[in-house]
Amino acid sequence: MEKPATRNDPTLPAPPDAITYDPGTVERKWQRIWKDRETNSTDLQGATKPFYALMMFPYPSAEGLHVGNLFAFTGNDIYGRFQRLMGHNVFEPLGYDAFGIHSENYALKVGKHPADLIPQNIANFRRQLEQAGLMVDWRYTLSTTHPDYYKWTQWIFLQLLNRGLAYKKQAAVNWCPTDKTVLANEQVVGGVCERCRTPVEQRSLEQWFFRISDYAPRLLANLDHIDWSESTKTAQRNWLGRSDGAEISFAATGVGPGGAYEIPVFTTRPDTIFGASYLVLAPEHPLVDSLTQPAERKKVEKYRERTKKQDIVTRKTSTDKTGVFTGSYAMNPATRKRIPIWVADYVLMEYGTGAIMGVPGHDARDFEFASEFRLPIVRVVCGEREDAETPLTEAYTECDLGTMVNSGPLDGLSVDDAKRRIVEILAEQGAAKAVVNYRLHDWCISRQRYWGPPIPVIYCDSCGMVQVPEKDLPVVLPMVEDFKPDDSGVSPLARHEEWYRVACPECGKMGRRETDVSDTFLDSAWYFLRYPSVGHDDVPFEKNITKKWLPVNSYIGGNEHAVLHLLYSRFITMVLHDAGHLDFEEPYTRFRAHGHIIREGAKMSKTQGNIVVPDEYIEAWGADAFRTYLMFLGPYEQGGDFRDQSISGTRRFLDRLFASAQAMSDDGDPDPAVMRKLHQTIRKVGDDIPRLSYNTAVAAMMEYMNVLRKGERTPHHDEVLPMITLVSPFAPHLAEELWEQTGGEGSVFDGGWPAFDPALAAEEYIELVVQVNGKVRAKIAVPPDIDQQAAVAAAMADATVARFAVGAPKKIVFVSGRLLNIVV
RNA sequence: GCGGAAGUGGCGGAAUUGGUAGACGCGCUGGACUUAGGAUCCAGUGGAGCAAUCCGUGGGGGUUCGAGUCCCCCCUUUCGCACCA
Repeated sequence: MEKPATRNDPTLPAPPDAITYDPGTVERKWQRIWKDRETNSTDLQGATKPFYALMMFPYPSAEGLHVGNLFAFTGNDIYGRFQRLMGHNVFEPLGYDAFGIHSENYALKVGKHPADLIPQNIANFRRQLEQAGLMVDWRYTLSTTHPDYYKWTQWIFLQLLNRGLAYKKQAAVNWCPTDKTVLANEQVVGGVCERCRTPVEQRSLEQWFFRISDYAPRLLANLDHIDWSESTKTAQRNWLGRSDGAEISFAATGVGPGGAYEIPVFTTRPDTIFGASYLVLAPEHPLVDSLTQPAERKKVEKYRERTKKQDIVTRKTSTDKTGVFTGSYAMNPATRKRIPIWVADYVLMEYGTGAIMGVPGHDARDFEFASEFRLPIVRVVCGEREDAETPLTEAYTECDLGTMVNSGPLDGLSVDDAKRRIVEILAEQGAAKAVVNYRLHDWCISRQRYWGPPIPVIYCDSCGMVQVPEKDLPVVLPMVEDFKPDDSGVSPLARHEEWYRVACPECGKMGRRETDVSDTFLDSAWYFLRYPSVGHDDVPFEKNITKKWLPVNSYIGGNEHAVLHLLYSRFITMVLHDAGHLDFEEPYTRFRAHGHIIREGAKMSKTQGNIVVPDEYIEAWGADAFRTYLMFLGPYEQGGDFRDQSISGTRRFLDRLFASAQAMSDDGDPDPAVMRKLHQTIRKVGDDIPRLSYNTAVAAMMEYMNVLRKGERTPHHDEVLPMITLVSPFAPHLAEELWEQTGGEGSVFDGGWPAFDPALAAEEYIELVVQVNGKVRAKIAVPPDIDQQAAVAAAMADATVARFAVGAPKKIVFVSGRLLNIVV
């Protein structure tokens, strides 16, 4: 494999010496002018055609802006600038997602305070972002760490609390022993902490949760009518994990007083109930004690202890089946037979009812379990090639062609019919009902860390848990030097009595603040609501402004947020809608996921030393060439491969445009052939940008420049001027410079998109492809509206065609304006 | 294992609905200009063949006048999810 170039590699292409313009000078000039003239400021109140172009805000890392950030922002900026040229009032804000473990860990590592580091990082980011030439309205920037912002993050928490959507419970949580904090399920990847790769442990702590699972049906249903990337919708659907099935009650005899229990189980295959030969409870199931016979008690207790200690990695990744028999039995309501009740850790308490019916014949996991413990395996479904007696060597899980057997009243039915029928039958006895389950768990939002918004509640000995009144918000995160997390399971804030000791807002007695802070994902779940209302310090989002600017028209971001941020922000928006604060319930009308950039075929990483540092490329080639190259190197929604050598091509393209603008004259008339290509290009670029096909838009402009420069001729004004606007979303500085040079008023971005004239774009002659028996034999120049008869005549005049098309044609296929196929 | 996306020249990638495969760019080859060229400009560039022509979009079948595109089987890469009943 080719050795990836390092950033200090001497083979890094040097900028051309014989440049025709100096991007450094031009870009600095226009960045200054944009600031002076407030070119990028949007009149939020007065806008008549508002268009909100949102990009995912970055975490301001100490390393500075990553090329991935710039790829994302540039893609959004081009879209925003294009919408402005189409006559919209475009609002393109950008802020910083600066709270969270990432910042805090970095601060701990370098021995500084995050409150000191973040402003430095933000200043550096701002410098880099301005260099990149983004059309950002910096008057409306925000940082999630600013009390003016997180005051409202806390307010949102209270809205959920008021609506019963925030609750506290003792929970087995994912605990990262390195970061010393609780992680959301989403932050545990393959059993390890997504941040530091440490295996995650199970711990039982008091945690705050949001009832996002209550919203699962709506979160799922709405996906059908929002304009989002399909890949993102699919990821959300999978994450929500809807399962249609049934809850079936099994009557059991246990050991307690009375001794009779009902064990509800969830299954998506109620049709297989005649094959249910045992029940399994999760080790944490509340009925385990009551169902364990004295003789088995010791064994069961031991097993439960073991699974309790077991870390999530082992529990969730091991496929070895373990379990113990409780000594008790339940009755299968379909077969009326007695079946044993087991406890096993392959059944999870969090999903369904925490209990299952074991159908080893038709579930791979149950098959393994039954094989291990010699439980009966019964066939109740057979495919086309089996019958009721065919032995099972593995679980038969196919449904499509299955027919029921050994199933009493269900025999002969298809799987789907049997599913419905058995639920009807059992429902009559009150033993079953159809239910829908979701994989989505409630959102654990508390963090035992320092660098986040304190959760705004106070605990009082007399009044219990009391909300911090709205007038007392924000609960300001105190500036403390000692913020290192420890192993105690409580936040570092719990070590600062001077902060957490506070009078109860209800009774005035001394109480204690909640010392946990909230998840960073809560900060980012509503930031888009805040941007247009920055400056309105008395409300989270001002009513009229919000009505005018939201929901977001276009949101572009990474698909790594397909299930975290994008789901949480939808949830928070729905809650605020239900609480009457918003009149829409989906935050982003359109969302597109961009791809990711790799470098010379390999993932960029610090250890490999193949990180693309934007500053270096902007310095060497100019922001315009860099932007254009990023958009050209691959399809935007797929990402692409950054090749150092290739950037020279886009730079050459811009130089040539500059040179043509210097050379052009208004003598005589424009060349009709060039004008034809120009108008085809206007149409192509205008079609490509809205669908984010930036690479082909750039290619089309390059093609046009090749046509324009063909031959020794002086380009005409009319051939060059529209090109300045076409390129402007990609290369805004150069476009402004040329716009000014060629007598344009104000900003090129207020000059409108060039008008497309179909008459000028129409071809005088087209190249008709002539095939004989489906093979291309000639290409002939004909008028575009030629009819079949004339086309055949013209084709037969071609020597090659005549040579192959001998005899009477069997069939003629004529696609007007495109192709003629003579079949002989 | 389940789900998504994708396999096209030396390389990154084009090819809105089945209709010229390889646009555009990099690289490479030759030339011009030049003290010089890693600048700029011009020409060429999928493979084989002197040519006519033939072969070519991961592999194998199929549908069609015509398949990179549609259908079936297989292989590979990649990204999610993963004991979710």
